[in-house]
Amino acid sequence: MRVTIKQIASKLGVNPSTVSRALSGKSGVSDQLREKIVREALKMGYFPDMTAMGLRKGHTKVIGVLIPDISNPFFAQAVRGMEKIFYPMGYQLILCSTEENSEREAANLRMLVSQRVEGLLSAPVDSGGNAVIYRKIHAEGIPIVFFDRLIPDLKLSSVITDNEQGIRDLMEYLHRKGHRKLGIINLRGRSFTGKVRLRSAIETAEKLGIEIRQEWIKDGNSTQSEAYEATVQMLSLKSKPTAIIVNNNLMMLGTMKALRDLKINVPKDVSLVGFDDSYWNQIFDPPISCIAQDPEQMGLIAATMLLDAIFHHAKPVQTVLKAHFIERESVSVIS
Amino acid sequence: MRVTIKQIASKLGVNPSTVSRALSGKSGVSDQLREKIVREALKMGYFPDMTAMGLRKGHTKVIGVLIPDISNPFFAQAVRGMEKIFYPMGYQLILCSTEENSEREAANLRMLVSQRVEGLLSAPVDSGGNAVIYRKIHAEGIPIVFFDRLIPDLKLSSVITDNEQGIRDLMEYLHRKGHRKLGIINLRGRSFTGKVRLRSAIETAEKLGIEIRQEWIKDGNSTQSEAYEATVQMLSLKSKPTAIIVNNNLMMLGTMKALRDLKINVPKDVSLVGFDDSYWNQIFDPPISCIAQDPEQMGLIAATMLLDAIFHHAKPVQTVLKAHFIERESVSVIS
DNA sequence: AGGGAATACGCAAACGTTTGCGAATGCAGG
DNA sequence: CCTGCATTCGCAAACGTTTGCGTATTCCCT
Repeated sequence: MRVTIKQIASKLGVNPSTVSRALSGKSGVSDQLREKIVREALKMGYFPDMTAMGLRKGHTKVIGVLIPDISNPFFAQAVRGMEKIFYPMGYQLILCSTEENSEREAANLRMLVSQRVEGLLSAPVDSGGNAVIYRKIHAEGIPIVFFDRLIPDLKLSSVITDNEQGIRDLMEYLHRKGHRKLGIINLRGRSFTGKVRLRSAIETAEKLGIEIRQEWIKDGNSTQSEAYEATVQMLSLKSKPTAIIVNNNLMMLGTMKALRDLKINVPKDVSLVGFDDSYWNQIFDPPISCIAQDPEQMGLIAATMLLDAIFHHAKPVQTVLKAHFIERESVSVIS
Repeated sequence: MRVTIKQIASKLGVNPSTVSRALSGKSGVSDQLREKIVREALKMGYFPDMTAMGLRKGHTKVIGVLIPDISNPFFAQAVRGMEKIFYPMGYQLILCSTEENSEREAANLRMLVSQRVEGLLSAPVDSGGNAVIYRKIHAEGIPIVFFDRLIPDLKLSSVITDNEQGIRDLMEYLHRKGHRKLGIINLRGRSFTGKVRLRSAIETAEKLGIEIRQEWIKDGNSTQSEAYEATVQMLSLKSKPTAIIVNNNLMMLGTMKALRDLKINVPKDVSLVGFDDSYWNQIFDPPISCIAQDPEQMGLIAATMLLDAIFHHAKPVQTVLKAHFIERESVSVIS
């Protein structure tokens, strides 16, 4: 059925080992014979068998990638950055979408080590949950790089954006514009980014003298619909904040839709800023001021770090990326 | 280093074959011994080696997925649909982003068969280019399902949307609203969808008596920037169309941005419709009328078909999905 | 021409599984 | 008690590669 090295060898009357050496460019075979072998392999339509190679050599040329949600452009673009690094190196990416589900993440992890991945790129769903599995995998000698999110307990490699700084920039901007009452639409659950951004906001509010009432803090999963609900609830309160910060790109869609349906004008009736700058922020009416991350760059860096760990057994490194603020037209001035 | 079946066997003083049978739930091992083996495997932290299994058994539990651009939510959502089918079955997805590049597609294909994928899900970049490779892979016994795009020469399985009908719905709607001069922003190159949608538009224009001047047909790759340029060019002509149809979701972003920068009001100055309904169409101001596809559903169906081909050696099937028109507020009435 | 080194190739084991087959044991029926 | 069958387990080969080692051939140098 499938053409193997043995078949090529017997067809040419040589030993499989010679064919292997010829095809893999190793020395120890005459140029003349090598050429004949290569030609025959081409003619017979030989495809090397990576599973056999992996078994024998111990590396599979496969990298495992774990993301919470592939339909979120943020993660999709991160994967794109990884592809940019790994494709030229002949590596393949096994992509697993954990759907923000810890057990599913665990199952995926087990599968990936079963597939003998050479390394792992992961945005863990939970900032604590699967620590034991990650630790065990790392102990097995499989390098791991976290991106966007991490598990604080584990001192593994990671590349994340400076969430604290991002939130601070956002809030200082709002403060300068005169806003003192802030609402937050946040990512629910125990995800790293959700927790860190909320905590930073509360701390910064303290420092700047901005009020964040408990009822102004709403959360939801990373979808339009729950953000829509959260926004409606927040803006149906008797006393409302003057500005809202939306901590997730997809949730911004739901918030925008809610504001439109409620006929609430941005920025006249309420000001709006977001964390993360996906495709749509700049096209909205009005364009949304926000903290921009560069997910592709993040993926690229994570991939580079992983390669370093695979090839040079580099020690774990924690990288923090600067986020930069983009001013658009979604914030009003309060005097 | 890595714990194997042999290690478990020697630790328990039994034969590897017995361990294998015990762990894989095969009969021929006493309940008592089986339990002891399972417990020991758990304790030692055994992970089955899929590469070895694949080598011996001939199937790897891995599916290859080829998409032109992962950062396009359309394809990302399609992959999500596939995940929904394959995850419960214990299959892993190797994802390759071809970046609309034929040679890269070919390289990825070779890699995937080297990885011994059990099946292939592909949205080919070119409606002709790599036909020979696909044919060869299919001849090797690896089932293939095309989605979103296909290669007409190959009578393989496929699931696409009814592009002709979609374009027709769009144009009949515009025609009813009184529009007789139409511009088109199209996907450049030899991609299936780009070609089919353009051809359908021209044919339909003929039938309905709608004018599409050559200079009103602009194209670009699937990005904001080129669509921006195309839009600017089209609308700087002395005689402009009254309506524009944008045949790609990402290009819609560029067109919207251009229209805003040019201070051209939609739908007062020009009407706008799109093919495909990504996150943003309904949030724009005004919300964009368009033909909606369901990429997740498409991926789901493609995956199901592939499973059918893998398990039941199903014959190739061509599936065509209906697209449905969503009326919003981006088209004016011309009397 | 003879000696030594370099080159070219074959042999066989190994990677971690699975599986057909055979052997040993247990048990029931006659 | 013996036969026959079912159960439980071990043995070894196989999947497609790679690679250390051994051997035969060639080549160069003196």
